[in-house]
Amino acid sequence: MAISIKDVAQRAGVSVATVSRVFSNGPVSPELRERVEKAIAATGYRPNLSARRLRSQHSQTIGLMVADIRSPFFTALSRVVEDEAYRSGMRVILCNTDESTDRETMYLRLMEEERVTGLIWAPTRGSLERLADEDLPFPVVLVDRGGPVGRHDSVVLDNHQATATLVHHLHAIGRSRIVGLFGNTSSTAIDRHLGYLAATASLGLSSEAFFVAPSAEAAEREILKVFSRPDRPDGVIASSNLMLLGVVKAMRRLVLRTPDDVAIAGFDNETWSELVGPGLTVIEQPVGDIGRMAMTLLFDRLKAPKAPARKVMLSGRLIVRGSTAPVTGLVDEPVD
Amino acid sequence: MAISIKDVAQRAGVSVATVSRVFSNGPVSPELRERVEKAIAATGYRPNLSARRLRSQHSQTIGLMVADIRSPFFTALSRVVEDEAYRSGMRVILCNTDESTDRETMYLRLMEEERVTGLIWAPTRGSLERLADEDLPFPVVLVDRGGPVGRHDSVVLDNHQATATLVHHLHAIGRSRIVGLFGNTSSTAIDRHLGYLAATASLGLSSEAFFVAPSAEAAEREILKVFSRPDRPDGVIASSNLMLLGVVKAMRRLVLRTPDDVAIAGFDNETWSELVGPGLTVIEQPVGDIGRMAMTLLFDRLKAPKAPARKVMLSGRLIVRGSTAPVTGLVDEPVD
DNA sequence: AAGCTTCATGTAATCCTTTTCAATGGCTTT
DNA sequence: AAAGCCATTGAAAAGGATTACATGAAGCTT
Repeated sequence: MAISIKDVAQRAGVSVATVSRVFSNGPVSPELRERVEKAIAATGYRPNLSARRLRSQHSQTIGLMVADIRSPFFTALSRVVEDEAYRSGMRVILCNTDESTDRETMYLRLMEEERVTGLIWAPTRGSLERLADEDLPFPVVLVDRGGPVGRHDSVVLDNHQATATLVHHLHAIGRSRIVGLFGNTSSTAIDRHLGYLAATASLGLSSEAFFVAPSAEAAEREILKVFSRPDRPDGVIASSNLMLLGVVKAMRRLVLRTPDDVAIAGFDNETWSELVGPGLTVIEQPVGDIGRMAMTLLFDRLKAPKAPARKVMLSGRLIVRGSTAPVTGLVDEPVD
Repeated sequence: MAISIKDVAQRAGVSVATVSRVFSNGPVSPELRERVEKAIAATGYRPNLSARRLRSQHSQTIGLMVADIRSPFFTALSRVVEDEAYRSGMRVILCNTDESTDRETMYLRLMEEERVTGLIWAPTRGSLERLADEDLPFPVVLVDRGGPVGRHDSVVLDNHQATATLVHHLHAIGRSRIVGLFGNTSSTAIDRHLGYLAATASLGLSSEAFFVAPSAEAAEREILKVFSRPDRPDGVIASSNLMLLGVVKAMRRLVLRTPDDVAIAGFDNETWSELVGPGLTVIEQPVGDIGRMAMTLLFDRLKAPKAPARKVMLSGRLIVRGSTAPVTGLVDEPVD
């Protein structure tokens, strides 16, 4: 049997209430406080968090539900969320949904059973639709994938704007046949597609969009197919980091040069982005800000459960590198 | 007030014990079981995990403590561990220690308070030493960083062997001045250093090792310094993924060609490893196997707490790419 | 000096389950 | 038909903390 608060109380010659108050910085005389602290040190007592949570009805736990922690954006996000959470004395439960609504449903049930204080969630498109009507027994902040401002708070990149920026950039370096490659599971992809359409239209460019599973392999396969046609594009925009890698692989397979034959650009800046090929042009997402803002929205929501839902959009930053350098006959060095 | 097991019992016209038995597949007549299940569905009841844990004394929780989830090896590891855990009805608490022993100590205390079933841990060197004497109130499986087989189970790469493989490979393509770059916080780096020393010695090669913080920036700085000397190495082995990236960056800065001027190789295979420069030669760690083995060791330990500690070593796989292609005057295509 | 407030402390109820133990009722056995 | 057994079921204890409420002492006011 482990040491409980009773043992500490007995040893210090006080009631359990006093021991509890020492932990919660309640009113305790310096003398008793010291006796209790000695007893804690002597016994090696550690409070039982399950008991504490049960009685206090505060789980001090937040859920984080993403498609796959291995996706760089989510990796970075989880790190920020955990830092912020631990800083305010909360724990994080991480769930990988693999873009499956079934798993999302299962994990939502788990979140309920854990009585989480709140949930930070990048939902699939399917769940996002259902969320519009349904209420959950805990506050939710959507990240990365927001949809229209509904009943839940959300914080997302300005995807429309960001994608338009990429299109304009490719246009500025002289590309006119720019295709877009988008994921088929997230609302993010939809927003980026719309931005792509708007920008190509406003520039009077042709547009052609492809939707595939959000993986390097699927992207590579699709691009190989697209580029096997006679009328080759001269620019590609990929809607995620992994898909961008797929595009690069396809270019290698096709022995096409970047940026001379095809300029390519995408999303998310990573340590290795400047080292792949001639350096990859990307929109950098402010992951740190996104994560912190999500936590802020969540805490605000806890304070004011009835306040209207907020949708926060953050802007991305274009980082131009060799993969979209103007063609000069010479492969440029990467640019920061 | 949320719905509790009492409400369900009342609605189904049974005792709370019966409801509990329905959840734990205890002996309940089909008739009552159905009534209870109807009541559960009607009320939307979800068991309270804190209460369950408190009473049953099983937290069904395992801790995972790593330096930084953003480090690719740990990202992959965490994904495997979580999958395995959820599969057997457990949940995971993830902690980032940032290589700080203070944070490790803090999180260890948290693990105690959570009454974790077990801990999977990549400890810093400092903690590893302390672990040799100290016991913890829950079983621990060390991953990635094991030290000598002590009182705790561990599963690690055969780092000695793996590094020797890299040295022999560089030697085979004609390199003789091979320097090693190692992290200064983990035992892994020590093992790799020893493998490096043994291999260079057995081949009659000179050896020179550098120890830096395990980051791309520190690695880049150190390499710039090393290569500013007159007698330039012709091969570099980096002890981690991030450090390998630092080496690549340094090469770019120095305008040295890979592999013509300097051959480079390192650890961990990632999606982008084949796309950086001419493709990076690496030792691929069997992350999946490592994670699953860690879980197996943990579950075995729970069944047999007194059994002697086990140290499992898994072998890495050499993946040769352009960064160590034999010099032919031509930059090779990446090879799988 | 009586009465009131304030503060530290203890007692006991409470949070929600699981689990032990006793009771019930239907069968089988002799 | 009495005894014994098995399978279900319910009542109540237990798990370890927090917290509402009661208590008592000390300090202050008038």
